[in-house]
Amino acid sequence: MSTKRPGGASFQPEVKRKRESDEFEQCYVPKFEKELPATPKIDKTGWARPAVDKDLGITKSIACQVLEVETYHEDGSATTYDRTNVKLYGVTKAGNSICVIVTDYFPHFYFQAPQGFGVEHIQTAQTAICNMVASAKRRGGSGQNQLPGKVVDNLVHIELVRGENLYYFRGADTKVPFVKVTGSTEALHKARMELRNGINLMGKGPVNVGNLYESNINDIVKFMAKTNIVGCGWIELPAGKCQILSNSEKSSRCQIEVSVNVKNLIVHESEGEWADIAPIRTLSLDIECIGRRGVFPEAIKDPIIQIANLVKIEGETEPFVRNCFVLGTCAPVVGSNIIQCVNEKVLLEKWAEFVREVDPDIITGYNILNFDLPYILDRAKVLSLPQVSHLGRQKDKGSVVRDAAISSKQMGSRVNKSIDIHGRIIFDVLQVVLRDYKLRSYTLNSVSYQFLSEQKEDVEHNIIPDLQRGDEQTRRRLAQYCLKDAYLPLRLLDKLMSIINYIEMARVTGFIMPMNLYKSWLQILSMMLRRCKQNNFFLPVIEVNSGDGEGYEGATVIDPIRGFYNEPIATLDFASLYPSIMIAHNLCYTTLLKSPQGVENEDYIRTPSGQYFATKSKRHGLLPEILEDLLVARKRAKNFMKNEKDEFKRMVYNGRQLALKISANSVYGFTGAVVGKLPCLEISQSVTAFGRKMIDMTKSEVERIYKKGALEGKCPADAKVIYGDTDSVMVKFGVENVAQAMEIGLEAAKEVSKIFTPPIKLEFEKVYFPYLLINKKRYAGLYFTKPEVHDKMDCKGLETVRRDNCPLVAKVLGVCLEKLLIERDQQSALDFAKRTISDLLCNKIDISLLIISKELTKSGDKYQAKQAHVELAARMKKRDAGSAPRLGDRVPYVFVAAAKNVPAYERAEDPTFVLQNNIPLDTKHYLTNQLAKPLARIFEPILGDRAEKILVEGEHTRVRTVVQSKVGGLAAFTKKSATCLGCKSVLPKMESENAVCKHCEPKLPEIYASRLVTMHELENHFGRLWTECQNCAKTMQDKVNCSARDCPIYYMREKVRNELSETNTIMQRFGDPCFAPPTK
DNA sequence: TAATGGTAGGGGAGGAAATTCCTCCCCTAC
DNA sequence: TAATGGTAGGGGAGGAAATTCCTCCCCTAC
Repeated sequence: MSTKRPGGASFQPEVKRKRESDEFEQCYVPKFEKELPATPKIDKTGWARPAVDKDLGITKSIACQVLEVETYHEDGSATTYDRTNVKLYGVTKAGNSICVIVTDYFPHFYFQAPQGFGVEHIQTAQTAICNMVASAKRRGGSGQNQLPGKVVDNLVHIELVRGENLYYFRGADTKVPFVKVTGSTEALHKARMELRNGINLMGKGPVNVGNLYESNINDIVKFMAKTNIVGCGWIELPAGKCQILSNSEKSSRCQIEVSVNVKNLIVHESEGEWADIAPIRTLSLDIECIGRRGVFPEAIKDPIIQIANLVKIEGETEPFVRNCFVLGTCAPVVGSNIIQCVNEKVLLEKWAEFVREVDPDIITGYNILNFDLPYILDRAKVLSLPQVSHLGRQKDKGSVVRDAAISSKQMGSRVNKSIDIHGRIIFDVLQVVLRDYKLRSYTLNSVSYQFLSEQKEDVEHNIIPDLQRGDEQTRRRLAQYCLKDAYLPLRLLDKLMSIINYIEMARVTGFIMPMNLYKSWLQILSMMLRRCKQNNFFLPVIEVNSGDGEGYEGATVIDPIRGFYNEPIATLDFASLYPSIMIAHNLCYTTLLKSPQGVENEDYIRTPSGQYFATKSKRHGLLPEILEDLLVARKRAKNFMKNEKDEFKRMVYNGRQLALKISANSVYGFTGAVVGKLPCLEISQSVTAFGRKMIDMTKSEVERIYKKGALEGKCPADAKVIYGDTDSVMVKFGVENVAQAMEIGLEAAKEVSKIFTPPIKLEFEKVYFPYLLINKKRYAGLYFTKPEVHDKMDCKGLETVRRDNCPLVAKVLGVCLEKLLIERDQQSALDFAKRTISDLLCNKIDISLLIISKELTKSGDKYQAKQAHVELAARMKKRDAGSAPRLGDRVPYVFVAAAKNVPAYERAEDPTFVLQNNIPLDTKHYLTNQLAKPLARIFEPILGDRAEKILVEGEHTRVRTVVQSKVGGLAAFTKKSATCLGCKSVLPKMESENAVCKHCEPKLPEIYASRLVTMHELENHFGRLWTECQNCAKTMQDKVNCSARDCPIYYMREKVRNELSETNTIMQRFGDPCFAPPTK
């Protein structure tokens, strides 16, 4: 390693020097007034949407797919009253954008009619509530001290309806009178507050109306359930029954704006013709900004220099608009339209005009939600360009950025931005990937590699200023990166089928494509509400009693009989366990009994956890109905999948059936969520209790029936359940081959299913052979679904599938398992493990394999215990706050060498920083703390207790390259003296410039030659890596600027570059031949 | 406060607590 | 500065080191 680098102290001043030059760099953005005109030339081909058919709405009905829904308040006047209106944004079949204003819809809530309340009291009650709300409104003091009488009289309306509280069964038909209160959202909110104090409903003094129903449900969900509109579904406005607004009347920028009475809306089921998808326009964008050196760009100071845009129509393969707005001159890019702008103001204004003209339905990109869009809007504010924030379809409303802290147990915590671009959906690919896939890294580069097997050139923000200040060619390169960064998100959406999958999900659950992907519970609520509407059940407002709530008991995990099974192990599973329990036992809010009434098993059942539910003959529960529908839909999707020949479409159906399964499973989660809208622990407890009982029964039943000699002697030994978790049991039948295991497995599934209530069904799914059972929730095995050949190697819970270790561990473990399970060669597995350990100790393992990453799950001060990734994130924040990991990000780190007893959290370091400063890694730590235990665990069933010893202390660990930290400790004070390149003896001070000592002088040519060979090898290696990177970046002439943190080649390239420059300094000690140092 | 599927469970790291080991010192036997 | 018998060995005190136990944290299985 380097002998020239004096160590830690040296790079500190360097950083400081950079900071001092900030002032200069910040000011220096080249000007282009001489080269470019004030208004850029723009080719607008293809921007506009198709022209609108003039007959629409007059003689032809208008059909459109609803993509976005928003509600807004409209103040009343002397002639009209307050209302909450709804706007639907969508696209017609012809590809026209449309805004539908739905009139005469009013949100509502209910309360149970008090004793003696009848039709005759409606007028009194209405007046009472209206007055109450009116005075609350006046108190609110929004300048509305004088409310027109028309407004006051119509603040709320009241009617009597019959219905029932969703919770509890009180008899077969117990619909009772409820008071339905409708009005604007604002009025309802005030009414709700006032009703708490009681009200003079019947003219006989204040009455307490008790619990309110549905007053806490999202307006949009309520509206859609009421009108039966589903997200991304089609609606039709009959000709003559809607009113087309002229351009001057329009409030929106949509091509068509139409107002329609809620009664005249026709809603279509998403089937047949109406299962289609309209020509939706998707805009993908990416911006580049010029930053100061070493600091992440900040919108307050650093200008935007480029915005790349691609526009695509859903269903088509290639974008029809590709352009890039650039600041300054820029050489043309083939296939793309470069728009050269004289300054940033022009760039932003022209870009905003472009967005309004292209009128996209969906805006996508990578991390646009938290970076690109807020940056643009912030810049617009800094430069005072109000027009730039008008990106949405509302003429009078600009877009505003807000911070939205979100947290859920499922997704973790995160601080996101929230942006309203009225009428357009922000569909950030990063958010989609974060939600749907568990990855080690979520950089665009790593995600593209994962799904598209394609890398991109990752330009560090440090290099951008140089490119911008160069000439039109360097700016062209920048434009190319920028375009690529806008293109990849589109490709990802295509590949992952995200848009189509989300559309399907919206159609299944009824809720619009979730703007906020975290709120998946709204989808279940939407399904519930719809079903309740049909049956006149009302959802009560549940008070959330936070915190101290006790949990409930979950599923059983059978104690595993650990070991390596070199025989087939059959697996029996319950299909959709929790949903089928709810269906089978009719578990629902509406069937829950407070106390048992009638005859057990006929009128009610008692669940193993001691709750009572009415039987199906008394009332069919809503949850079971919803679940049955979902399961039927899933079966259908699975059938499509089976019959589909096209590999890709099969994946879509697979995705759909998985989505349906997830929906079905989350119904159970919904009932167990105490901080939710509709918690019902009685249901969730009963479900898990049934589950526990069933898995116990399955275990004993299998072991009882399949004794030695059963099935006409087909069973060679007593069956033994060796493990099981929640809904599955692993059975050892003692048979010899997979086919036999399958035969008995199938038979057993059929036989044991008989003891359960349909649709609960035990299924035979797969055979593991061999099977390595390490612990609860941790096992591996070869997965057979057909007798001949295995489908795959299945690993559960092992380090190979976990993201909190380094890739080296996953890789070595994976290979060893393959050798053990597939090749069944223990020796070769052991040899491989030893070889890797030896490589690791000799420092031959690439740093990219040693990067560990963990998620920052809470904000820094909330951590009680010290954690490596948390401490590192704090340190990185001090270096450059802009690029440091934030809440919810994964923090990558490596362990660097340090003195003994330094805790791990002080040794964790940013891999890029390590590479740039050439800090040695602590390979021993990787061996003892990362590799040793996992390897020992898989070898232990085979080698016994000595496994760990063999691995960690064997002969292969003798040779190691000892590296010393050059950063801290004593190393800063020691000076390494030069050694002879031949015999490594220390050279006397005066000879330290020489290559060799006096002894070796005769051998000088020989030594020189061998060094030269090493150097050539390094040069060749570097050359190959360089070419690789050029291929990836698709530039043959230019310098590679890539610094992709997830790309192994980048790390290799940097490492070789370092080695090369070291070798080079050594070569210089030989004297005459001089090599130019490699350029960085 | 406000927010918003569930519980079970392995395993690593940090740190407190309990335990073991080592050294020093005092005292007594002889 | 002035000074005075020795060695072997038990056992307590103090403190370092190793070990155990508990909690926090992350991530996964279902």
